[in-house]
Amino acid sequence: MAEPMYKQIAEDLRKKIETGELAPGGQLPTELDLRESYNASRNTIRDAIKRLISSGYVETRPGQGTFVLRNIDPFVTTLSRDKDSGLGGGEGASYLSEVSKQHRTPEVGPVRVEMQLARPEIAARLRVPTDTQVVSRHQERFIDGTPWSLQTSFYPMELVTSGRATRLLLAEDITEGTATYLEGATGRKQVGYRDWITARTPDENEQKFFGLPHDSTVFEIFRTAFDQSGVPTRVTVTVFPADRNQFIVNVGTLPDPEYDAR
Amino acid sequence: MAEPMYKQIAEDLRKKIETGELAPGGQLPTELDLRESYNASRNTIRDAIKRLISSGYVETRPGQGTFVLRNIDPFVTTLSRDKDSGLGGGEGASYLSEVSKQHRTPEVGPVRVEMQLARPEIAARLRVPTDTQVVSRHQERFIDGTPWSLQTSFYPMELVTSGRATRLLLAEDITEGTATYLEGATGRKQVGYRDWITARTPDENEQKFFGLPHDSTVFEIFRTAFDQSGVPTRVTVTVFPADRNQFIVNVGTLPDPEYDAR
DNA sequence: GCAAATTTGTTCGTATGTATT
DNA sequence: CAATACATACGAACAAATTTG
Repeated sequence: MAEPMYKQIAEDLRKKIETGELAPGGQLPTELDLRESYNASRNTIRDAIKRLISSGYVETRPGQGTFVLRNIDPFVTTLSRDKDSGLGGGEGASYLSEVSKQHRTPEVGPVRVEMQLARPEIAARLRVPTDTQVVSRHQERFIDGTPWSLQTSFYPMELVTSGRATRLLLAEDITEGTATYLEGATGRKQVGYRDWITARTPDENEQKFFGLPHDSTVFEIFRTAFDQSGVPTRVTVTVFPADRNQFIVNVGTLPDPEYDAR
Repeated sequence: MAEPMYKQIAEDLRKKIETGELAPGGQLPTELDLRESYNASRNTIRDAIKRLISSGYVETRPGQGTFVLRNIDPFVTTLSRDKDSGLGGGEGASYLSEVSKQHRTPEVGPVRVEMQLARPEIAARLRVPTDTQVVSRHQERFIDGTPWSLQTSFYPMELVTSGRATRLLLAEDITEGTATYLEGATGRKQVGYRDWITARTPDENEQKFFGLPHDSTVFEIFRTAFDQSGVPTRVTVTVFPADRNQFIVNVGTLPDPEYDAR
């Protein structure tokens, strides 16, 4: 026996899921049933199920059972457009209309405004010293009622201390978009941005908000926006669960943005 | 006790790793030692270590012990440039020079050329029927000796059956870049591309090649390149382990591409 | 609304196998 | 070959969450 028993059992169950013998949303036999089917101990069955969980096939609900995960229809965020250089996809203001275009229902939570000390990742991108005070605007975002992303934008404090962009301090949406608002209020026009895409495991807050297991994966995207002088005006950090989000980057001249096969 | 013991032990060990009390590359006490330190059974200790493994903090080596993972210096791939619309980052030909720019040593394996039946994901992007024959060019790529990515490009068969781009069939590098070669050989100029970014768990091949645990994460990026008529000339699928790869997308006008803080 | 039954979660003990030194 | 350390597997008991009667 090359492969240990728990891997064989996991593989067998995986096949039954792939072939549809165990349908999405359906329930697996209980641990005690599987224990008899496979002639193994309950712990071995549990090891097999743990494998299926971390591979993203099933979930267990205490007191209920083990269930095949439904295939989530992923949401696709476009990080770059070719036409409108300037503002891009996935951001606060454009979020609502962009999601609607994909025939899905977006919602956003209230904006939470805080003064914070910039941690190194943020400070370096905003080109301010670490632990400088910055304005933080945080928002939860949902699609069709499902938690979809967490977004936090950081702005240099001088934007508000100078008295020019004080609406950043109000805990309310800036419906025309912060890029547009900042251009009118400060004359600093957003002419470009750079996205830095990473993946990591979710922290405790993110696990709770998204309902993710501790060993799942989230995308973390740092967007640094620059004004016409090449000075960063803003850093936006957005966290997306990897199981329900995908991204598109368009470069050069392209045919119409058909959302074709996945 | 709200939290179960194995989570508390994992959390305690995690803190010791975060504070540097357990240094990167260093060895944890053996399971039997930890069993005494924490007054728990060996199974409970193992549950705690499993948590640390799936959170990416440690690895176990049978017969040796449990070790704190060294922080990998991630490689950053730029998916879009503002200047040169056309060819972009992370691709076959430009790979070697691009990696060298980051003061790291790139290597590539031999090109493996195959005729394949296009699976649906590929066929839809190339706009050919599923199971149509396509040319597949596959290559392994390394940085500083570490397996870094697996890349497979798919080309419509007509490019070679028409006798115009027969070098695609040769199992050798096309040093000037396939985009340049195809333009000369067929007159089809690459004027843009679209990247589709997803994350998933690695398959068995990928686990073996990259040395990844079965529950880790890889990025999978589908790049569809288009010619001046808006027709796809190529689909390139690249798989990157998420623990050692990050991506940048540039949009609009930007200051010099300083590779600043992470 | 409560008690019982069901199902998964945690913890222990033990034995044996496999990889490395 | 022996010692060490992790991997697999079994059995058992009790806890916690949920559903059922």
